Amino acid sequence: MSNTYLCTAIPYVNGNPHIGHAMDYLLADVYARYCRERGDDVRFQVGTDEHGNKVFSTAEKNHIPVMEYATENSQKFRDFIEQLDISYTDFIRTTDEDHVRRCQAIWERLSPHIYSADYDGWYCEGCESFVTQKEYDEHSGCCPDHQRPYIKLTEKNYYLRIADFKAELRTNIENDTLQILPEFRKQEMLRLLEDTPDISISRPRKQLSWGVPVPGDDSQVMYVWIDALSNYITVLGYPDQDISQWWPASAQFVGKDILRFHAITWPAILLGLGLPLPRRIISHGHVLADGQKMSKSIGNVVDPMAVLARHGLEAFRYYFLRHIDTFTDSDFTWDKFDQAYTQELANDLGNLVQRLATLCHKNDVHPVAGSPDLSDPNYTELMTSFHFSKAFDCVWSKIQALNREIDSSKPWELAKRGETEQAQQVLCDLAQKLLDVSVLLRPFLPDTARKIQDIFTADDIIVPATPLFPKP
RNA sequence: CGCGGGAUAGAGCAGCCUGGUAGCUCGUUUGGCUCAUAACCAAAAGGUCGUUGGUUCAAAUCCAACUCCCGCAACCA
Repeated sequence: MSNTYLCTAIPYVNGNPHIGHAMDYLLADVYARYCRERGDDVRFQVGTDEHGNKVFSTAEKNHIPVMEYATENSQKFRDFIEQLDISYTDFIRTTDEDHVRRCQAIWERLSPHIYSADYDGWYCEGCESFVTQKEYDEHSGCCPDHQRPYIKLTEKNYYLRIADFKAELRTNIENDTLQILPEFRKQEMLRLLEDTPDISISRPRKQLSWGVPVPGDDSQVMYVWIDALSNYITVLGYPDQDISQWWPASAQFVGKDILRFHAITWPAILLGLGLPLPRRIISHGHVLADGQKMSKSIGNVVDPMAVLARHGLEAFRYYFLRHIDTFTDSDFTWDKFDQAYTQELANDLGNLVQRLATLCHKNDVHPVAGSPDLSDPNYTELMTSFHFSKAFDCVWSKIQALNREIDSSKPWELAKRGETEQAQQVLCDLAQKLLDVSVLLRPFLPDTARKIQDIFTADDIIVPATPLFPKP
């Protein structure tokens, strides 16, 4: 029995749960369930990132105490995770007292690699934020929102000296001590690493009040990096407790948009702390809406709640785990979703369960639940290399093969000819195979797998009154 | 010259690294079956593999140039 620790990115709570968040959770959940199936002890972290100006100002705008607002929104994510039946074990909030205290301890441990410097740039007093030189040029030196010129402002920031870790980090990524999946992202990160400057990790308190105070400097508050990224270890108790039983994480699951922070900033922090790097980071693609990037301005954002409501959780998990490729961008459309439900879940699997249950029932078959055969090398290879959508394909081809096998063995003909024992033997065999498949299905569709087990391991096989995936 | 991905049947994709009869899913057409959610099974039709040139006995596959899409860079996961 081995320990497996899995991490997901913690979403910023100034917004509602998005379909992209669901991808983090689903991928981690599949792997968590697979590892448990295999006998591992699994710890599985999720959580919310709650500090920062956006949360603060939204709360103010709505006249809600900021902590109350953060709690309310954090709860939305927690509910979302529950709705997806994610088998997490730890939920962390960056506003947790323990996290804040541990974060400060981490900062202190990193102090040999931290220095302060002045940051100067163009600043809009209306927005209360800096703009890039490019934005400055585009707007001809004048803020379009506030109609006032940008001013040159200098402020003190603390910086993390990334340069201290570049060489070691490059080696670790190159030799897969820190494995970045998929491979093409690894190459991307190696190139990016070369150009990464030192990172600003604090803001003056007057700029950013809602955050973790920098220890030893009341005028400064931590910017997102150390605060948010360190959650992966503070949730385990670092540095108060020995985390070596769980750390390094077996896998961290992130969207491609935040891979750079997890592949460069986060490992730099770990190296600074003298901690091992996560074994691997899995970067998944984005879900596109009909081939286009989802965007609030285009107005094509697909609400995960609406998807859940359409055909239920199992269909949700099915689509996003099988038809959204684990590593690259893939498309979601309502048509494709409906089609997947009808033709694959209902016709392939639902109907298979229904017809086989009926045949078993009519022929008085009592399958013996033997030990399932999990030794499919293809499936194992795909699961352990994190090609979940392909592993799911592999499971599905077994389901389709069972439908073919029923057709070719024609148990109903055997029954008609009075060859009862023959029919029972064939059906018993088929039912056993379906039970085997259902075990492989568990990480993906836990509820469906359980239903199949319940039906075919019962003393008397009863045909379900409503099929597994009823058609509208 | 910023970095990267892609262009293959009506749609969505695999094959390309390690050249040698072009494959999968859906859709379409036809047939079979009747255990099942009008579900299931089988077969057929359908492609000059983005363009042009090169290497080779042989190129979707290797090389060069070009055209067109898309992502990242730029706090919408």
